[in-house]
Amino acid sequence: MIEPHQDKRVPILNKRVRIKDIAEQLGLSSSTVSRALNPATMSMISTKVVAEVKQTARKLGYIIDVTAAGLRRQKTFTIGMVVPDILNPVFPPIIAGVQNYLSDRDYVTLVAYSNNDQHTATTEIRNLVARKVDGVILAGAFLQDASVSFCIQQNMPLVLVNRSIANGNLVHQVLDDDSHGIRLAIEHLSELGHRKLVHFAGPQNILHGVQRLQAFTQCCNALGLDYEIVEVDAFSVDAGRKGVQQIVQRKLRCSAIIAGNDLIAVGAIRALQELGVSLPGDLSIVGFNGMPFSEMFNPPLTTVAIPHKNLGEQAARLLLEEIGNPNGPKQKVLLTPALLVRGSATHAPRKLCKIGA
Amino acid sequence: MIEPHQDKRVPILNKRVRIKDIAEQLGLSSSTVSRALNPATMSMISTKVVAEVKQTARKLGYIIDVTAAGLRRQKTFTIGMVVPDILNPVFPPIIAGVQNYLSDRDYVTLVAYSNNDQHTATTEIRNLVARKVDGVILAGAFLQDASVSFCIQQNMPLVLVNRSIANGNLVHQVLDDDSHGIRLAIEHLSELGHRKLVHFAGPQNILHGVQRLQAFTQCCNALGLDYEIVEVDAFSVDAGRKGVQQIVQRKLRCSAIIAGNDLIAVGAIRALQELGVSLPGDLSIVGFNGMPFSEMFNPPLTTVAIPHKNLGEQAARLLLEEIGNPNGPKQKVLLTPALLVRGSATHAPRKLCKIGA
DNA sequence: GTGAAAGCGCTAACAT
DNA sequence: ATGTTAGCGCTTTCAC
Repeated sequence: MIEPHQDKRVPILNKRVRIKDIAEQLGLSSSTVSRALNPATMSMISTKVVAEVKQTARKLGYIIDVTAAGLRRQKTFTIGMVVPDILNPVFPPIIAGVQNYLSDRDYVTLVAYSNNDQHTATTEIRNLVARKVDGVILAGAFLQDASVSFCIQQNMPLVLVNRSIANGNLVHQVLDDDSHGIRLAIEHLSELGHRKLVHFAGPQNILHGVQRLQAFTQCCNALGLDYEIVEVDAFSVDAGRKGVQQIVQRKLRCSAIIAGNDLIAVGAIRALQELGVSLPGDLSIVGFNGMPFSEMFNPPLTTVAIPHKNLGEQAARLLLEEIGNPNGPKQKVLLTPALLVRGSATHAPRKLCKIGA
Repeated sequence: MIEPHQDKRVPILNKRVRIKDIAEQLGLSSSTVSRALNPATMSMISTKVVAEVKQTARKLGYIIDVTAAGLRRQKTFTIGMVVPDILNPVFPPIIAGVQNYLSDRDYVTLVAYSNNDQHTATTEIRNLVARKVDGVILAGAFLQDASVSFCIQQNMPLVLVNRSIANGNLVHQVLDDDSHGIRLAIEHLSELGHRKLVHFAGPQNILHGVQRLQAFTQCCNALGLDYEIVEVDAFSVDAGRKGVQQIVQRKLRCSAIIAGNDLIAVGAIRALQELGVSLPGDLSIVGFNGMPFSEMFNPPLTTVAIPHKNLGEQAARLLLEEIGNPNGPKQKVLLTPALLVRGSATHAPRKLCKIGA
C-alpha cells in the first residue's frame, strides 16, 4: 500500500499539558487540581481526588510551569550564584556544595560567571534579579564591591562565600580562616628550619590577598622570621611567573616561598624550574587551596587545603535561612583549613638559594 | 541630637518597579513602555518617547521580569545544561564554552548535575523543562539514554556534547574524534618502539569507552602491534587504580598503557608508582583529555588534548540554530584532538616491565 | 472539599 | 505612534 500524504507530515503539536487539561479531563476545577498537586495544599483535597489527579497528571505527562507559579507566588525556588571563573579549580567544589545542598531542598541554582570583573558581576546579578531568583550567593567579592551594594539595595538575600567585602557585617559570610592557614604553613616551614621566607601576596583588593599577607607578616614577626613580600597582580599561574621575575630582579634571597594560592604556586614552580632551581632542594614552596591533583605534581605540592565543598554547603544553608527570615542577624561562618604536608617543602638548605642569572 | 525612633526602623518596602510604574509616571500605556524597552519593537515608538522611557526606567531602577515575559512569549532565553560531574576537569571548559557563547547572545544557562546517573539526569531535565528552558545541552549521554528519549519526546531542542548515544542521527552532536586521538597516541608509542600495548578501556555504556577501545584494537591491528585490554568501570582515578590491580592479577606484560582518559591515567600512575614501577623508564603511559595542570605531573602527562571549550561553543551554536529552526537537519560536529607530547611516554625499554610482586 | 474569579508582569493582537 | 484588551499558567482569596 502506498503511503498517502507522505510529505504532508504533521509536526507533532506538542502543546504542553497544563493544569487546566487535567481539570477538564477529570471534570474538576483548576484550583482543585493545583491544590492536589501541591504537597502544601493537598491536605485540603479528598484523598480520592488527590489520587485521581496525580494519576492523570502522570498519564498526561504533566510538568509544572515553575515560571508561571513563580509569577503568581513571587518566589521561584531558584537561587543565583556568581562565580568569578569556572576554570579556577577552587570554584567547582564550591558550586558543587551549593548545588548539592539546594537541590536536596528543591531549589535550582543558576550559576553566572563574572570573569573576575566587578562590572560583569553586577550585570550578571541584574540578570539573576530579572529572573526573580530568591537569593544570591557571591563567590568572588572584592573588598569594595558594587555588586554587593547592589544586592543590598535591591533587598536581595545575599551570602558571600570564599571572599568577602571590607566591612562584611551587613551580609552573611562563609569564609576559610586564612590566618590559621598561613600560620600552619609558616610553622611548618619554621620547623623545617626556614628562617627567611617570601610571600607571593595576591591582589590587595581581594580579602584573601590582604588576610594572607597580614597573617604572613604577623606570624613571621611573632616567630622572629625574616621575610620579604612580593606582590602579584592576580591569583593566577601567570602571576606566579611574574612573582619569580620580581624575585630575580629584586635579587631576593630566601629558602621558602608561601604562594598566595596554588595557581600562583604553579606559575612559580614552572618559572623556577625553568631557571634551573631545584625544588624543593634549593627552595621550598607552599601553596594555598589544596587544588585537586596537586599531589601529582613534581614535587607534590605542600599546600593549605580549604574545605571548599563545605564552604558551598554552608553558604547555601545560610541563604535559605536568610530567605526564610530576612531580618535575622547576619552570620559569619569560618571554616578551618588544614595543611597538606607533601613534597614541595623540605628542610631548609644550608645556604639561601640565589635565583636567576 | 538624639536619634528618634531608633528601634522603629522601617524595613525598606522594596516593591519592584514594573512597566506599569514607568507608564503611570510618564502618562503612557504599558504597551508603549514595553515596546520602547524592547530593542525588537522600539522602532515602533517615537525616539523621543523611547528616550523618556529609558531614562525613567533607569531612574526608577527598573529590571524586567523575565519570567513574566517568558510566560507571555513562551520563550525564556534560558537554556539548560546537564553535566555528569562538575568535579571532573573536562566539564568546566565545556560549560565555559557554552556560557561564553550563549551569554553573548543574551541567553542564560542553567547548569544541572546528574552525578553520572541517568535517572538523576532525567529528573534534572524535568526540572529544566519545568523552568521552560528553550533547549537542552547534554554533556554526559549514555549509549542508551532515557533522558535523551525524554527530550525528543518532549520536543525539546537538544544537543549532545562530549558524549553521544548509540544512534545519534536524531539529535545534534558535538564530539571529539576519538579514533583520531587514539591513532595519534598509538602512532606516537609505535614510533618510540613500543610493540606491546595495554588499553585501560572505559565503561562500554559510554561512547568514549567503545570508540576509544574500538580505535585502539583497529589501530594496533593495522600497525601489527600486540595488545591487551583492561576494562575499567568508570572514567575515574579509582578505576585507574583498579586497572593496575587487573594488570597485576592477570600478570599482563606491556611497555605502554593508553588510559581511557586522564583520570584513569592518574589513578594508574599512582598505583604503579606505589608498586615501585619507574615511569616512564619501565613503562610509558598516555592519557586522554589534556586535563589542566597535567603538565605539572611527575612525569608530565603525555595525553591527547580535546578542545573542550570549543566543544561547548559549538554545542551552544547548534542549539540556537535548532531553536531557530527546529526542523532543520541534525548535525554532527567532530572536533580534532591533538597529541600533547610530554614526559610520560618515552622509548620502549629492552624488556617488558613486570608489574607487582 | 471544591469552584469562581482575580491577578502576578509582561507582550501582542487588534484597534485607532 | 500609541492605547485597549486579552491571556500566558499558575495560585489564592473568597465564596459555598
